[in-house]
Order: sequence, then C-alpha cells, then structure tokens
Amino acid sequence: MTTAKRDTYTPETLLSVAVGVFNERGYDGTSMEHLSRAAGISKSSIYHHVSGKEELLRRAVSRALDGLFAILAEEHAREGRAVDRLEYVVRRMVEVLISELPYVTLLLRVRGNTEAERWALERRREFDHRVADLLRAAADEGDVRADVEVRLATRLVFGMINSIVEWYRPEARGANGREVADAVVRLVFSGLRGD
Amino acid sequence: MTTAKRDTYTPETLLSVAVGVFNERGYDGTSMEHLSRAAGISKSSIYHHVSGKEELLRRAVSRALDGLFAILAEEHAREGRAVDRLEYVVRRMVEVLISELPYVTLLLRVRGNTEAERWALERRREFDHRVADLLRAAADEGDVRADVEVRLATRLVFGMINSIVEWYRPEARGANGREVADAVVRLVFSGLRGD
DNA sequence: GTCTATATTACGATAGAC
DNA sequence: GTCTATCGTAATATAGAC
Repeated sequence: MTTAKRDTYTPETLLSVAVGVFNERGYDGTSMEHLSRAAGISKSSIYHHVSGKEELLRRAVSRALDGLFAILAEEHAREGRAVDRLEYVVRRMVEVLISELPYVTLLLRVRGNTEAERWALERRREFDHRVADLLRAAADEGDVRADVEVRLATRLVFGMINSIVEWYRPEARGANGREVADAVVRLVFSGLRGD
Repeated sequence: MTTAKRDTYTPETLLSVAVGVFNERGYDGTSMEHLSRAAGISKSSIYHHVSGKEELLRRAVSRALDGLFAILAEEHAREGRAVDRLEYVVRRMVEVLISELPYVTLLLRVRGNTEAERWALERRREFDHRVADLLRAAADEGDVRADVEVRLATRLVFGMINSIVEWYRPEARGANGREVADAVVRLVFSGLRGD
C-alpha cells in the first residue's frame, strides 16, 4: 500500500468495483452505464483507466487463476502422501476461493463468449487436471475409494467447493472461512455419515 | 405426442431451441438475432410464438422447478426414515437434473435481474429449505453426522449435485445417468474414503 | 406462420473541453 | 482525471405484406 490519501481510481481499485457489479448482474448483463454509476464517475472516465469492459474481465479472472495455481506450488501440495496433498489442496482451494471471493466467482461464471473467457476456461481445465492427477495418485496408493471414477469424483468435488461462491458472504454472521473449509474437508473425505 | 408431421414451431419446440442457445451464450449474451438463426426463422417470427426473450426464460425455469418439486411429492420422499428419504431425494435430484438438463442448467444460472428471475430464485430457495429440513430430521434421528451445520451441509451437497450441469453431456460416452447418481450418493453419504 | 422492413432504445466507445 | 456530447452499432420489438 503506497497511498491511501485520495479517491481517484486506478485500474486496480476500479476493478474491485466492477467485479462486484459483474457478480450481481452478470458480466453480459452489466453495461458501462451500470459500472459508471457504481463507481461514481462517468462512462468516459472509465475508459481513461481501462480499455473497456473486457479488460476488467481479463484482470479479474487472471487474479483468480493466479491464486489457485499458487496453491499447487506450495510445499504441502508437492510433498507427502497423495491423499494428504489432496486434502491440503482441497482446504487451500476453499481458503483462496474465500479470500479472493469476487474474482473467483467471476471466473467460475465465465461462459466462453469472448477470447478472454476462452483463455480462462482453458486455464481452469488445466488446474482441474492437476487436481485429478492428485486424486488418481491417492487412489493408486489405496487411500481413497476406487469404485468412483477419478474424473467423475474430481468434478463432483470441484462442484462442491466451487459452489461456495454462490452463497458465502464474508460480512454475514454464520460460518467463517475456517469452518467452511473444515466442513468441506469432512464431507469430501468422509461424507454425511461421517467416519 | 399428438403430431410429428411438420416443422412449424410451437412455443414448446421453440423453447427447446432457445434454451440450448441460452445455455451456450448465457441468457444476457443471447440476442433475438442469435435465437432466430438457431431456430432457422426470422426474429419477428419468434414474436409470433412468444412475447419475447423473457417468456422463454420463464417457461424454461418453470419446467425445471416443476420437475424438482415433483420429487418431494413422491412416496419415497415422504415415507420412511429421514436418512432414507434424503438419499432418495438426492438420487432423484440427479436424475431430474439429467432428464431436464438444459432447463435446470438455465435455472441454476439465473441471477435475479428480471422479475421472472427473482421468482425463480425464490422458488429455488423454497426447495432448498425442504431438503434442509430432511437433513435436519436425519441428524435428529442420529443417522448423519452432527459436527457440520445442517444449513452448511445442505448448501455443499446442493453444490455438488447442481455442478453436474456444468459438464454432463448425454450424447458423450462416459458416465451415464445411473452411474452419476450412484457416484453422487456414495460421495455425499460416505465421501472419498468410502465406508 | 413467416417474411422484409423499420421504429426505438440501449450499448460500447470516442472527441474534445476543462 | 473527469466531464458532456455524440458517433456508430446492435439490441428488442412492431408494422404490415404475403
């Protein structure tokens, strides 16, 4: 944090406003007029900071993807038994998803209409495959059930984790990040019936 | 099926085309021009069958919601131990989601920008609560773990089930509906580690 | 039922003053 | 850096012929 003095926008601060509107109205449902009202500046002022709507989208999904890929580079994701690495990655995914909530939310809603969206979808797929590899290794080591196909199980686990963006609100009372991560890990590995 | 003779559209057949386009491009990202090209008729011809884009959305989400609520009226969802009713509902949700895939897909992507969307969101919430009540009953009867809050667990289970619309394609080789339902039931109740 | 116009509005983006 | 004004385009929807 270099300055905290004035309220003039940078691409970064404008992004945080825009992402909020995108997530409320949907990217396609958001006009530059909507953004300008939310930011409190005129449409043309927005173009002074960014090249247009799609640059805001590109910046947002990049930030989300960077956060997710960084997990795979962490020590606990690279060393140890596969099932332990998998549990670590699942927990960290929940944490990153919550700490970068608006950005990940936008990433997960991307449909592929524009070039930036297709690029985001491809990187998401790459991340999914990395986690699927981990699950496969855990199955090979006999630490997770073998009666559900790896690819299918990965998709369902991602579905559970990713769905958090649909309801988690940091400002609300209720489960905090730690509690959500604990619940996800329990359900993913032991299910509703428990150990 | 009364007739199968000609290729003239009814609101119903037009809907099946429109829903496909909505799911590919997103509802907001779909123009009447897109719909007219996909249907092979002109824009104005579409207005002969439906009042506009939003009526198509309304019809689609209604169909999805009807399918889901019908589950709760079935015998196995109303009689027996709560945990067994819950398992039945989870399995049937997967089946309905797959049999009404495009309609449920659209329902799950609704954001609340229009009146029809807000109505859909409210009915979805009602359905969620009905399933949460079932989970609560199962917990009270001691059949599911008590160390994860009911509301949180419900949301995560719904997240797993609903995520199926993001990747399931009936035409593709790979897991069929039965296999997906089996996998979901196993993961939801016993998790990755298994029984 | 379907078409070719076209009315009307909203959108993304730019020009140029301050 | 922000504004007002505006351009060109694409959107939803309608009119009216066939």
